[in-house]
Amino acid sequence: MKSSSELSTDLPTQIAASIRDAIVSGDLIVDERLPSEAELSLQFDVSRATVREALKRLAAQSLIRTQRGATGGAFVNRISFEAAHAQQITTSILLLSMNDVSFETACEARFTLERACAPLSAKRRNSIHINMMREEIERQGEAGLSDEAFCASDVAFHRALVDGADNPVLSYQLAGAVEAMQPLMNMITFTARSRSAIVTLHRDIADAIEAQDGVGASDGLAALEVETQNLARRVFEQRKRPEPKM
Amino acid sequence: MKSSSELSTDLPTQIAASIRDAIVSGDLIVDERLPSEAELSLQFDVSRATVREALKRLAAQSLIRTQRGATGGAFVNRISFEAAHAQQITTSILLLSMNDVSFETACEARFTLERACAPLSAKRRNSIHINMMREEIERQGEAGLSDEAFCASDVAFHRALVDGADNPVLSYQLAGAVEAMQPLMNMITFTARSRSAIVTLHRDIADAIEAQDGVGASDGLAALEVETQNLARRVFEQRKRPEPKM
DNA sequence: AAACTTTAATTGTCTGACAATACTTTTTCA
DNA sequence: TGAAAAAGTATTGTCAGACAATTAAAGTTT
Repeated sequence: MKSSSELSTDLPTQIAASIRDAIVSGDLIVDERLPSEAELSLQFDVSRATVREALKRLAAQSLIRTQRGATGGAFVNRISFEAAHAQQITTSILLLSMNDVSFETACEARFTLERACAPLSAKRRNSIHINMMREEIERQGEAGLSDEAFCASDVAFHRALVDGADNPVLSYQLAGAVEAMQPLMNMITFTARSRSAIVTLHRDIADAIEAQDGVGASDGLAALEVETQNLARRVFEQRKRPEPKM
Repeated sequence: MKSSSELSTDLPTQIAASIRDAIVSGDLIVDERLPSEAELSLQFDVSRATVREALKRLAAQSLIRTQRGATGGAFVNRISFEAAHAQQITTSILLLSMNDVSFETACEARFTLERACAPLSAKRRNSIHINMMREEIERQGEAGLSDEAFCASDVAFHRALVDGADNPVLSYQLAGAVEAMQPLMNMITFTARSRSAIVTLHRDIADAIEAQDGVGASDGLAALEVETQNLARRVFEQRKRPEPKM
C-alpha cells in the first residue's frame, strides 16, 4: 500500500495520499474494508492518532466511510453523484468568492456551458423536466417574491434544463457553474421590469425545449445571457455612483 | 462560530462543519488565522485530538493550511484554481470509474462541453495555445508512441483548446470532463489508422481555431466525437467476441 | 426456537507528554 | 554600538496509553 508521493509533508498527508492512490488505482475496490486503525498504525509505523488524521482527510473527500463496532472499520466509499455534486458546488462557490472572479466571467462560463446542453435537452425533453421548468416560471412571476427566492427559483429552472439532457455526467459537471452563480446573482436587486423580462425569456426557452427546437433554446439562452449581463452592469454602475470608489 | 448542522454525527465532523460554515459565510476571511488548537478545544469543549481531526478534514479540502512555530496556526486558505482543478479531476475520475458510467455517456458529456468552448476559443485564440495544440498534434503523429502517451497528448491538446477560451471558470469546470476521460480512453488500443484519423481531425480543429472559425471548430469536434464513439464501439465489440460475456 | 447475556473487535474521545519549528527577546562580545 | 548567538515561547506534529460507545457474533438460558 505504501507506494508514492512521500515528500516532506506531514505523516497523515503522506498516509492519506498512499491510501488514496490505492483507491484511485483500483487496488482497493468499492466497499472493501481497510485494515483497522491499529493495523494501519503498525503497517505505516505511526501512532493511531496519526492514522486517524489521515483517515479523516479521506472521509472529508467522501473516499471512505467509517463504522463502529465489531465488524466495523473504514470502507471504501462509492462516490455518489449526489455527494460529488455537493462538493463541487461548495468548491465552486468558494473559488468564485475568494478569487475576485468577475460577474461577467462567471456568467459567460455558465451560459456557454448551458447553451451546450440545450440541444440535448431539446432532443430528449421529457415531461418531468418541462413541468419543473414551467413551475419555476410560474413562481418567478408571483408578486411579493423576495430577490433571494427569485434567484433560487432561477437556479432551479436552469438545473431542470440541464438535467433534461439526461446525461448524469453533464449534470454533474454543470452543477458547479449553475449553482455557484447564485451568490453572485443574489447581489443583484431585481426590479419588476427586469423580472418580467427574465420570465419572458425563460418561457421562450421552455417553449423551444418543448418543441424540441435546440437552436431556439440556445438562442434563448444567448438572449438571457445578454439580458443578465446588462442587468448586472446597470446594478454595479448604479452602486458605484453613491460611493465612488473610496 | 458555533452555528449550524449539529446532528448525530461525530464531533470532528460537527466542528469541521461549523468552521466551514464560518468560512463560506465570510465570517472568516482569507488568510485570517483561526484560534490555536488549544483555544479551539476550549471553545468547543473537546480534546485537542478531536479538534485536530476536524482541522485535518478542512485541510483535505484545501480550506485551511497550517503552519508550525510561534506565529503559526491554521489559516483560511485562498482556494486556488489549481488546487480546485486537481480535486475536481480526482473526484471526476473516481465518479466515472465507480459508477459504471458508459464510455458513450462520458464521451458525449465531454464533447458537448468542449463544443461549447470552441467559439470562444476561436474568437480569443492566441499563439500560445495554438502552438501547444500544434505541438501535441506533432507528437501524436510520431511512430512508436505508446497508447498511453497518445492519450495523454490527446488530453493535453483538448486542455489547450479549452484554456484558449481564456475564461478560468470555464477551464476549471471543464477540467473534470476532459481529464476524467483519460482512464476510459486508455482502455482503447489505437491502431495506426485510427490514430491518423484522429490527428487529421485535430489538425482540422486547430486550423479552424487559428482561422477564428468557431463553427468549423465545433464541427470538427462533432466529427471527432463520432470518430471516437465509433472507435470505442469497435474496440468493445471486438473484445466481447473472444470472451463472450464471462 | 426465541430471547437474553456475554464477549470481542473496532472506532470515538480524552489526557498528558515530548518533539519540531519558527518567531521574539535577550544576551553576548567584538 | 551593532551584529551574532543564545534563550525563551507559542504553536503544530506525533506519540503512548487509557477508557467509552457501539456493534456483531457467540454463548446461555428459558
